[in-house]
Amino acid sequence: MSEAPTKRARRPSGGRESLLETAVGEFIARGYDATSMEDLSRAAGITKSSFYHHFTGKEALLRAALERAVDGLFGVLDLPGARDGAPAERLRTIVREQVRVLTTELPYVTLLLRVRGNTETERWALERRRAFDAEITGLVREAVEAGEVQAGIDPALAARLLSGLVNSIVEWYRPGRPGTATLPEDVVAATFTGIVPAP
Amino acid sequence: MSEAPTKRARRPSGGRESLLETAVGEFIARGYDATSMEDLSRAAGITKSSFYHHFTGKEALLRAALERAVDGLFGVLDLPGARDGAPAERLRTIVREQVRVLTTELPYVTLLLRVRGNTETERWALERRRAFDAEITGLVREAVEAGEVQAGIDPALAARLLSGLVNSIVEWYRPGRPGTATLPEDVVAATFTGIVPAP
DNA sequence: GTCTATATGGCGATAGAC
DNA sequence: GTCTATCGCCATATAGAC
Repeated sequence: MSEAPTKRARRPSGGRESLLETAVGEFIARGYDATSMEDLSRAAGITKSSFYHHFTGKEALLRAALERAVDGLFGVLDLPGARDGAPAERLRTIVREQVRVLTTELPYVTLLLRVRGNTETERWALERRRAFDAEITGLVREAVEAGEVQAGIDPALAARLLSGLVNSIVEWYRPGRPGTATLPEDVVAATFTGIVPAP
Repeated sequence: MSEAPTKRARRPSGGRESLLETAVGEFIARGYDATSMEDLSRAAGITKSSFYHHFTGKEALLRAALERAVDGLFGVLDLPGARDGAPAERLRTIVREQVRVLTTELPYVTLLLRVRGNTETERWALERRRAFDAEITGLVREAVEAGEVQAGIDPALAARLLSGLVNSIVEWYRPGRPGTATLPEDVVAATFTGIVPAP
């Protein structure tokens, strides 16, 4: 190499990806609005100004994080097992894979599920969530109409309760926790046969 | 009356209770941290200063709201049907009545479920929530040990999924919605026989 | 019980040196 | 790519008149 070495940076932050990861962790711990750029900088070990060198602002960080979560969720709907086959079976696949995405992309999905709609970015995220939920509702309805599941309760209500149950996992799941491997199938079981089924 | 009429207030705010109700609505719409005292004042139709005459500050408002939610939830555990009888039957009662409290005290419980733990008040609320959840977990465990429900999944996991399903109702329920009357029993059914049970 | 006016501090964001 | 220094704004909260 004929180039002279560039001046050594004082505290390398590890690039955009690493900063995003740190920021998302702070957003989750304190809430997006309650987290200041000062908080983020301190957690990343650099100054506010340096942080602004990597992201144009606080909302850009949120946007990047939410896009990752949305991509993960919609990726589930594109899986073969989610597109082909009987409605009830597709539903099984989606629930199982949604749990998997939720645990592997935990911080990003957690952030997505807490968005309130204060900014354009947040409203975009809410719209994407609604679109995802609408897919689930449609699928539950199909399963009921095909007679594959009992029509005891309204399909729209069933879809809401299902999403609520699955999404609530972000409130307590932590990586490496015992039972992680069986969690997706346990959630499928709870969905189709009950959380505390009679013997 | 011999007293002279007091000077007419320019814009009567309707007292503490009414202001609290307004504030909680704003907190839910925008999030607690994103809501300013200016926002609250505007929504109530008075100035910031006037608001401070009724509540010592923003956190006092939060405290009052969270206390109401916590009182409602723990009131469920004190009901006769929640204290006496077989574990599975007590669980049924609690789920049904928790749904009822959740819908009647909707804004207050919604706020409780969104608390992050940034202030002393919020940490107190989180501690109360944990105590409530511990009661549910214990009850599920009793029901499993008594053989009243299937021991397919871990009781602790079942309790978490159950709480998640029930609590998620605040995300979509609105007063007067069709199906309100049957909601508590529908949730009980979903809990014990599945959200989308096989025929 | 309401108001106007203001104190005080932290916020997101930028300028410019190294 | 990092830093120090600072801008302009809006936040919570208070003082004191009516």
